[in-house]
Order: sequence, then structure tokens, then C-alpha cells
Amino acid sequence: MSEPAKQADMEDRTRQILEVAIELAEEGGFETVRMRDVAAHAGVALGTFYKRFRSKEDLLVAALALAMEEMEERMARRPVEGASSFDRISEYFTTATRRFCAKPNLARAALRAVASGDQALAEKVWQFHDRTTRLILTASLDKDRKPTAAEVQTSVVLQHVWFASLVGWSGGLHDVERVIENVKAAARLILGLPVEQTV
Amino acid sequence: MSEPAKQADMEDRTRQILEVAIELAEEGGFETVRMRDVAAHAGVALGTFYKRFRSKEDLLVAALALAMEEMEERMARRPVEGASSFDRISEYFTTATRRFCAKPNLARAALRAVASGDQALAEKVWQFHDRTTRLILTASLDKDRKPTAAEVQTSVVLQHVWFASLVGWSGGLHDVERVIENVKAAARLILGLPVEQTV
DNA sequence: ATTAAAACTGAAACGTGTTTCAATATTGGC
DNA sequence: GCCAATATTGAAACACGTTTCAGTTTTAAT
Repeated sequence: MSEPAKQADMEDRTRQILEVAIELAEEGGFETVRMRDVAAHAGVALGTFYKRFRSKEDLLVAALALAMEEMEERMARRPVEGASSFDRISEYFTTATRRFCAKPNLARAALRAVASGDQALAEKVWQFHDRTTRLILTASLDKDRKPTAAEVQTSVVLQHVWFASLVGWSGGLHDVERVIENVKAAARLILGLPVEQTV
Repeated sequence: MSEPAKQADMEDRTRQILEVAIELAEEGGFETVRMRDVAAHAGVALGTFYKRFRSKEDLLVAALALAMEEMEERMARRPVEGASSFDRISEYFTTATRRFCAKPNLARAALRAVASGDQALAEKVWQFHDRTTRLILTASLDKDRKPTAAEVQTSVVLQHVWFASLVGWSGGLHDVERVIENVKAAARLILGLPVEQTV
């Protein structure tokens, strides 16, 4: 006889699976998140697992969505507070990057999932993109006013630079600080600030 | 070690493998490039195949390097010839994007390989990054002069936007024309040109 | 021509993502 | 409380990337 688990609410179960996946991903990255292990640790059969998540990538994108929520909460609690737009953008990306990369194995696994190009994930990846754009916009505008087209485009560009740099970091092309520097350099160029030399 | 760097100095067998891989990738993308099939069609045993390429990602990054060479040759033959820096950048990215995405399955497969985050590919991915930066710089400068730090940084930003947008295209987030528009919008922002509305 | 080293082959094996399915619970309506 | 619909389980199976290896062929120096 197994555990009672009467309150096996679907949400609870899904969250439990997700937590196990995150734990395994933090431990050893993408390959360490073995579906059999995730299911076993979460106490469900493989078939049940695959009813919640369509694939390994789907699972890791869900983990990313969770991290996104934490970032949104943090930003709501402690908004960035630089004097200039550049300062706020800088602070936002510094925080976001350091936090994201603080769990490197999980971060790499999630990046691999979003970058997989799996069309079945399009909707979720787009949501991630959209929410990130909103966070960047909120950080860069001092008041809660409607952003101009240029400001929206700037946010999108910075997000693209951020993403591409993170992929580079993930692949061992450079370190975390360089990710931050790349985004800051992009912001300086767009905002017309003096260029800093980079190595 | 004789890594397959260029088609010219690539041993027949390695080139044959690569051609088969490209053919299969064009046909059905990443999943259709089955290692057993590649080896069989190329007329080699699996073990021999794995002596040339460390992994499926390695194989597809080699395919990308080949595409890069073709682009370099084309740019040497027919350099972009717009009047302004923006025009030349526009033309370069329009050409590069259309050509790259003309074989969508191959393109997606190659993107997935570069974005996999496989540390064993760092050197080759970095070379790809470097050569792309050079192509963009060559296109954006009218004369063959030494680029300023701002120009180099601009090239890198545009490349990042291009890459991230291509990943988005690969994942079904938007179409090819949007990739081009994203890069052009970034270029306008950096060069201080009037912003165009985007959908 | 001989022969040692290197490369190649064919086939099997392993790990892991994903699917399938019959048997067994669980649930919600009556 | 009963029953049909639905969900879950456990286990096996399948596909494919990757590794391994004993036997065979090719290569190159003498």
C-alpha cells in the first residue's frame, strides 16, 4: 500500500515534479534531469509525468517561468532605483544576470530548453519574452508611463543581447561579468553615452 | 589534430560525411540527421564517423562553418554597396538572413547545435562569432579602415540581436522578415535614425 | 615483399527520452 | 453506495546518440 496522498491536487503534483526537476538541474544540469529520476523522486509514474509535461524541454521552460515569477516579485518588492535610465537598466540586468547565473547548471539547462527551437514551446517561450520585456521597460522608465516605440524597441534589443550573451556564457565563450558588460555596452550605444573600451 | 576546418583542406571522407549530414538536415532538420543514417549514406562505420565528429552538434556546427565560408566568399565577390552605413548593414543582414533561412530545416538544426551550450564546441562557436563580426564590420565600414571601438561594439550588438531573433524564428515565434526588421530596428536605434513603428 | 602501426568495419551494447498498455485506483454523478 | 469515466501505475518496448571491441584492411617505412 502506498501513501494516502488524498490531497493529490494536480497543481501540487505538478509543482512537486517541477521542484524535483529544479533540484536535479541545479545539481548537474540538463543531463542530470533524467525523466525516470524526476518521476521517481516526485512519486509518480512516467506516464503521469508526461501528462503534465510534454517533454524535457517543456519541463525546463516551466522551471524558467518559475524563476521569472521570482524575479517579477523581487522587482515589485524592490524596484531598481538608479537616477538615470542607464543606471536603472544597468542595475536591472546586473541583478537579473547574477541571480540567474547563480545556479549555473539550472540556468544552462533552462537556456538549452528555450533555445532548442521546439515549436511546441512557442507559446511559453513567447510569454517569457513578453514578461521579460515588461520587466525591462518597468525598470528603465522612472514613472509608470506609457513607453514610446523607441523605448519598447530598446528593451527588445537589450533582451536579445542579454539572451545571446547568456547563450555564449552557457557555451563557455565568456564569463558572467561579460554578459553584464555586453548589455551595458548595448545600452550605452543606444542611449548615446560615451563608449567604454572592452577587452 | 586535423579538425575539419575548411572544405578545401577537408579529407574526402570527412567532406562526404558533412555533405550527407547537410542533405539530411535540409530534408527534415535535427532529428532527421540520424547518426546511423549519416554514417551509412557516407559509407563509413559509426566508429569512423565518431573519429571525425565528436557529436551530432559538432557535425552541425561544421555544417554552419561551411555556410559561413559561402557567405564570406559571396561577400568578397559582391560586397554590399549601400550609400550609408545603415543601408549597408541593412543589405548585409537582409542577404545573410534570407540565405540562411532559405534552407529552414538545416538552419534550425545548425542553430540548435550552436545554442546547445556544449562546452566542447566553444572554440568553434567562438570562431563563428568572430568571423561573423568581421563580416558585419566589413559591410558597415565603407573603406577598409580600422574600426573604432563603438563600431566593433555595434557589430557585436547587431550580431546578438540577429542570433536571438533567429532563435526566435527557429522556435516559431515569428517569421523571417521579422528577424530582418529586428536587426534593422537595432541599427536605427544605435545610429540615431528615426524609429519606425513595428507591429 | 614484409611487417608493424594505424585506420576501418560490423555488430553489439548501453543510457536515456518517449510511448504504450493492461491492470488498478480514484473520482464525480446518481 | 454504485457505477462509469477518468487517472494512475508499473513495466515493457522503441528510437536514437554514443561507446566499445575483436577482427580485418590499409598504409608506409624498410
